[in-house]
Amino acid sequence: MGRTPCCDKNGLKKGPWTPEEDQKLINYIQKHGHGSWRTLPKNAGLARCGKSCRLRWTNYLRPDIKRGRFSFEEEETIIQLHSILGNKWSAIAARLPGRTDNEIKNYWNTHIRKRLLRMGIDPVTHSPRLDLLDLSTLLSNPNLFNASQFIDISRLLGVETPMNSDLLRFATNSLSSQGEDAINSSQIQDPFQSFQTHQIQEVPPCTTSSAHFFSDSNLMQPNEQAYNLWQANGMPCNFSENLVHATSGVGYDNLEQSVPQFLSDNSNFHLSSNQNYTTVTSVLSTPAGSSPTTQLNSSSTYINSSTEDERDSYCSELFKFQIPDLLDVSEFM
DNA sequence: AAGTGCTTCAACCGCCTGCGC
DNA sequence: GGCGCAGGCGGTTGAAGCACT
Repeated sequence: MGRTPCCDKNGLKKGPWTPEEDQKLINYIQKHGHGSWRTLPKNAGLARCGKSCRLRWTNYLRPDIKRGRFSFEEEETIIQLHSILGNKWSAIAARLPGRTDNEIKNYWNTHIRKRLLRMGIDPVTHSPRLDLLDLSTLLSNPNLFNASQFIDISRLLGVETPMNSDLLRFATNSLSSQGEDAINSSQIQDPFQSFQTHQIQEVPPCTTSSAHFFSDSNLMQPNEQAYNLWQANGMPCNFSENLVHATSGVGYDNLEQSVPQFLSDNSNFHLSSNQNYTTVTSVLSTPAGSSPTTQLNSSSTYINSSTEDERDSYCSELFKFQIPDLLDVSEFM
């Protein structure tokens, strides 16, 4: 049996607050503090329930509330925090001085969410959803396709990460454009520049999803410290647990066979919650001098590299992107 | 000018959690 | 441990304003 609403009593007013009611509430709290919200309305001479008073105060009348349009930095922060925290609006609001959870929630639902959808980014998972992508947006803004691929890199690596700050900048710049012209690339640092020389073939959407990254263990080195920090914070980072150590002595054919074998043998293989997108992804070593790597099992992202150096360079870049700008998430855990 | 549809956001609702008894 | 209360949270609603025809 549900509890009786606190304001479910005759004579208690609902609906929009009048300036007189606001003034009564402000005067009372400035004089006495809010104390018990349940007893406050009576003491303040208001025909409202305590909940309504608390909401009005915390969301509107509080003196430290910031009004007006959200800044670029605030939008960036909201997107980044949302990618970690989801719809924990109060936790997000705690990182944005002067903004209330209600305001952030409204702003997300009315602005950011819609624009992410137009960009083909799932606002829940922060991963690309090509089925959501508005074609006209894509055509007027070709960089967005690269953006989708870039976000996918994190997904493909099997990590539910916040987006890289460059991407966030890219995304929020797009958001700020209000759907007008294509992004002016001269104003935005292109986070995909390092990928431009490599070929990445997009994988058609599929019904199941998972993502993993295989490479030489030494490619872990550049970000080991960051990786350890992520592990310490309890963030998902599954790729290392399932890493295939493909040494340079392993031949192309052997590698090709080892991946499906590994996948079928490993019951702990990561399955992300991301529906309708890429399945298994692998980036495998190619011994020096061998043919270009088009090494992967079915429904994978194909990455070609003609030399070992090129492949290692590419993989190193992937790992750089795998660890996003670190954010202290421990306080939310 | 009137009608219609869309967007925004303040406010409400119901559920959950923590705490005291 | 069970109960009731208060506060807090996230989802949802609906009135007001705006844009378009």
